[in-house]
Amino acid sequence: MGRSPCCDKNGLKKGPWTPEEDQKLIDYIQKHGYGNWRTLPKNAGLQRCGKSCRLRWTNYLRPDIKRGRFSFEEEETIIQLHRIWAISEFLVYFPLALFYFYNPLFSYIVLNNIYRWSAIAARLPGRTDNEIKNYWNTHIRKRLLRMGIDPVTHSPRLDLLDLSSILSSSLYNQSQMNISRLLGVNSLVNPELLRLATSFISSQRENQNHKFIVDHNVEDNQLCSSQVQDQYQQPSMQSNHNHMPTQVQEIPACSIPFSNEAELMNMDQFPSNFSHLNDWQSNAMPSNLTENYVPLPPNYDYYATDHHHHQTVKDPSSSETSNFQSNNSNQSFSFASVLSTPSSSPTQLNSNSTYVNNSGIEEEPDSYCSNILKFEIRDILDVNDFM
DNA sequence: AATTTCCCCAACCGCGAAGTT
DNA sequence: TAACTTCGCGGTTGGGGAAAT
Repeated sequence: MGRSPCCDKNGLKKGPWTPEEDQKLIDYIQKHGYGNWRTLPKNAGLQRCGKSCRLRWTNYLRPDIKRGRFSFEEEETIIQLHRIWAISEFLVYFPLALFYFYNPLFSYIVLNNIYRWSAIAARLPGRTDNEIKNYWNTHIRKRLLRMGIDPVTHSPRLDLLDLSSILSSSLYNQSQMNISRLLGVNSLVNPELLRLATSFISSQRENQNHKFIVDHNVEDNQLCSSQVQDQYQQPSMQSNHNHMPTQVQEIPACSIPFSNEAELMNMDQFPSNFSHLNDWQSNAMPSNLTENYVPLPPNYDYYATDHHHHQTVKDPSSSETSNFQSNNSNQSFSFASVLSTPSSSPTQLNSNSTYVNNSGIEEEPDSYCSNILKFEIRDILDVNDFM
């Protein structure tokens, strides 16, 4: 079906915002709240697309935006969360990528890597997904590459390995393929993390593999296709996460025979609830989180106006006025919240650590090198619950 | 001091999901 | 159920400042 442009482009201004425009937007949102971005610019007297207004607000004018460089803990959080996603994506796609390396499927895998910046941003109070994405692409990504780590998979870079031998050996004897050993994943990734990532293979496959299988007519290919399709064309009831344990074993030809396969595939060991998330939180995240943590006052001196006027903004989506500085109770660091809540879920971060890189040399100030290989996740965490 | 190159990040774009009629 | 709207997300771009020459 057709899709109308978000706004009439004629006569609408693009490019950098002027202070006057910003003030108009701020004034309007203070009075009327945000929402209905399509009509907002007209009502606010702005010659801007509603989308542009929304982006300007969410990425720059919002009163709870934190500015300045990322702290060590913020960077740690970004890398850790990104790695969780990367590994899970890797575990989902790599077995099939081996079979379809020269197939459009591989392009799909590469092009459709989803980093869920917004989910990461939800864990970093005052940071926007755009800011985190930029920071990743301009700083962290480069550093990982320098370290010989693929920033997409967080595993050793494939182009630095003998990929041809990997492929040939894998195709020669699929049943004996041990991907984790070939890529050294086991040595690089905490086994708990591997287990964790593996646990949401099933739910990921339903949502994503099914899509690309359909899109790329994988039925033309012989390897694995029958098993894969049988699985992915199951009724949508399989989206119920409770069904995941059996699905992993449904595609034997494509399964990953990890050295600890039995453990990896035993999804039952993951609890179905989050009653222990606080326990996990205390291990995986900075320890000084508090239930009543209140984000820092908004660093909003953009026009040196009274902060008082910028802190309370009506959120039309809520029946009552929301306050960006409201207490956030029950802020367990759950993946459910990571994935599903664009709203800020403040996590207080340590700021007293000093980074020393692998060589023992203090890193450049803006270049915290994460201890990315030491991230620990307790097995009480079930990633499926936040999908 | 002038010019070129590099880098960062605010903003834009297209897409898809969800909601509405 | 289809058509359409709205919103939010991730990828990409390009202007401008910093650094290098």
